[in-house]
Amino acid sequence: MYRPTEIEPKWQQRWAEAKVAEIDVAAPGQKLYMLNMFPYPSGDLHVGHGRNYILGDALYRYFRMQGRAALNPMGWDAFGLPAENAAIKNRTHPRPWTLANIERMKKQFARWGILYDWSKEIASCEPEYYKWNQWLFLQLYKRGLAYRGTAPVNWCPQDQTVLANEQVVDGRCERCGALVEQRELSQWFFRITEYADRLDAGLDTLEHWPEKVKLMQRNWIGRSLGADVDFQVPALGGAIRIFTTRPDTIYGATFMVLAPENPAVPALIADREDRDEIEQWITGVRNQSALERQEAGKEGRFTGKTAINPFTNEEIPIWLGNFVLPQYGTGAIMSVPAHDQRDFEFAQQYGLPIRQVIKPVSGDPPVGEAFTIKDETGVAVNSGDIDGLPVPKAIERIIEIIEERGLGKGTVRYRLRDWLISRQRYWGTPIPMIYCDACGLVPVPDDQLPVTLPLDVPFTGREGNPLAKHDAFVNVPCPQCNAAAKRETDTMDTFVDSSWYFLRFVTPRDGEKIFDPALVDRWLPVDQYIGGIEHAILHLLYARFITRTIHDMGLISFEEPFTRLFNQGVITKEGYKDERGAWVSPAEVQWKDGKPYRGDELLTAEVTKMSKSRLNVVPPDELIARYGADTERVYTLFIAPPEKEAAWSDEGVVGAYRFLGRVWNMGVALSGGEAIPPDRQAGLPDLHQSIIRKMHQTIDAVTSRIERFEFN
RNA sequence: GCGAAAGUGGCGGAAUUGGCAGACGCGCUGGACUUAGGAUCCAGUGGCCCAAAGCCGUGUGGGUUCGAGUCCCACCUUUCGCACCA
Repeated sequence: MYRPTEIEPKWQQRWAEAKVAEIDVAAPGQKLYMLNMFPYPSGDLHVGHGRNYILGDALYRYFRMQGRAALNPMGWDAFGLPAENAAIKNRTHPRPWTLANIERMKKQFARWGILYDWSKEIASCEPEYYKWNQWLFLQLYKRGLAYRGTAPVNWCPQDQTVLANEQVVDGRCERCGALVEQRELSQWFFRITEYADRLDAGLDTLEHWPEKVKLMQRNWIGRSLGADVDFQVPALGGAIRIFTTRPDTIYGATFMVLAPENPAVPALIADREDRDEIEQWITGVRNQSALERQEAGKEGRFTGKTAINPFTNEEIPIWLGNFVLPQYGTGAIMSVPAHDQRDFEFAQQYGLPIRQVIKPVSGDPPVGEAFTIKDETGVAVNSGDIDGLPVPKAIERIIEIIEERGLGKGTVRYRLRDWLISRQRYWGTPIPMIYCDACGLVPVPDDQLPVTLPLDVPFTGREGNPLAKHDAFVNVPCPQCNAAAKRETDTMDTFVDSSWYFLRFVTPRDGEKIFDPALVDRWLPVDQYIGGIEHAILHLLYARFITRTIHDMGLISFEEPFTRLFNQGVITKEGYKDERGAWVSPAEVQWKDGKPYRGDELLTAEVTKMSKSRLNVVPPDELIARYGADTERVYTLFIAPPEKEAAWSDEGVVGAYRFLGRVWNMGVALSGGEAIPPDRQAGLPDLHQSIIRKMHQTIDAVTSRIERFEFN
């Protein structure tokens, strides 16, 4: 009889006592580094989380069976908002809540039978770890890659903090769903835009990354080739510079549009009679969220001024438009309404001229709308020197002319913006800077690191960062002049913590330096990284960026941290929503006529990602107590191809248990054991020979298949 | 709107290079064992047909091929990503 609940604890205990997964990184041998994305210690893990770790463990054990020792560490992404919110709710402190969760989750990993090298464990909330966040920040500051700047930033009114662009989804806070506001604030940034070209080019070297992730990063970086062109503005006695990806259409530029935020605007409208009205309109647009701004449709105001199109020499009107983004390009565009949908809508709205300058090679252009042709199927018309050239050639030629005539130059622009890393929250790494009235911004000297997060802080949930009210933390002498000064009270985005942790795992206890460069160069890059697709942009882009900055400090020789990336699919399960759209616990659901009800209220069933908030999680504990961890592991590996989404089924779990029971019985039978009743044992020896031969053949076939198609 | 991926039994899903469609598991049906079992074992299970023979069958419609789930064209549906980025 197969009794996993007796077998498994015995072996799990032996693995733990023998520390089977611990390795000496200094010992000679072939290196292999496997890594699962380290989790946020939120408390209980469910079977959906389990897939990530079970897949990683299956691969790790596969390598072990081939005799390859792998570095396979685990740690905790332990700073962050949920701990702080839990502390406010429970009137406690984020630290004990976090540490208790870590203990709980470690036990769950052990019970899953997952082997990690716990001697390498790190937790980002410990000073011995976040000290190096601060050191890294100061290194970036010295190199001009960390800076304090004023910019329109995303403010989440619910979480009372600013957010990175990457953390805003559909105009809402990625975490809490509140509508994000634009605020002009002075904040700390990392200059990731400095690395935009290298981050984009590096994607081509990542042969073993999913195409989907590379594409998402490429779109996020948003590399565009085009040209900067100066348009003279007589009223200003100077020029306004525009950026365009289609300089070949410049003969069709019949007006110019500036973002309301463009710095040239005040001078342009200074003498206007309707200046007050325009300024009011500008203020209105600026106060809108990105979402509201877009939903408002195309709106604009005429400045009353004109610019000279340098190719047609016509005077074209300069407008302000709510659809021109201040942060992209130069915050000014030349409008070609014949060939750009947005420009076309604007021209229609305000009765501005439309001039066709591209002709399809075959067929007629559509009437009553803009049409865009980017390839050889279009040729330039009404375009002077470039008439008759196919579009790609026309772009090349017109850039040459622009440069010859000193009107501007061919340029590359990126959509990517600098990474906003300050957060007005407590449970994070303190930013190691000091404000001195005399000396200005002063970095904390390296020998005073870490700037320790004070623990004697009350959590009331009232407005503001509790750190700012902690006098002993805030009031410090200036490291340069010793006068009374104040500490920065912002903390770092937790994505800073996770942007280099994979380097720390090699030498996690080093108190002298961030890591041992020789050993890191030997073990990194990570050979196999496993985690969810939700980090396709955020974590993976930041990690690639920070790795490059550390490379440029001369500490490591590689630029890409993860050679091979795998995104496991999510586990889904049915969840139930009431009429207001709130999730209902399955315990409250009653079934009538095959439909889910809560009392008389009809509920809607929906198969969605397994998560605590949707109340559709399956905790592993009970399942393991009944069927064993191997049952969950086999079922999880068997449910669907690992990269695909998979629906959890409680019946399917029983099937995996039966399957393992049959394997067990076969093993016992082959060893002449007790699983076969005595009255059926006649003739067994002969049967054994044929079964054993057949099994060896089958095992060989299955093993080679698994190696070739499943693991490799 | 732009980009990407995917549509195969009652269900999850196999089918590696164009070569027996539906592996394996769940569920279901029948049987064995005999009531300690959400147990175990055996057989069956795409549809039409009492059965056999046969015919039909991988979202829809065309095409290439001796041969198509797989390749080509058009369309439909779903999911995901980006979204005023000039």
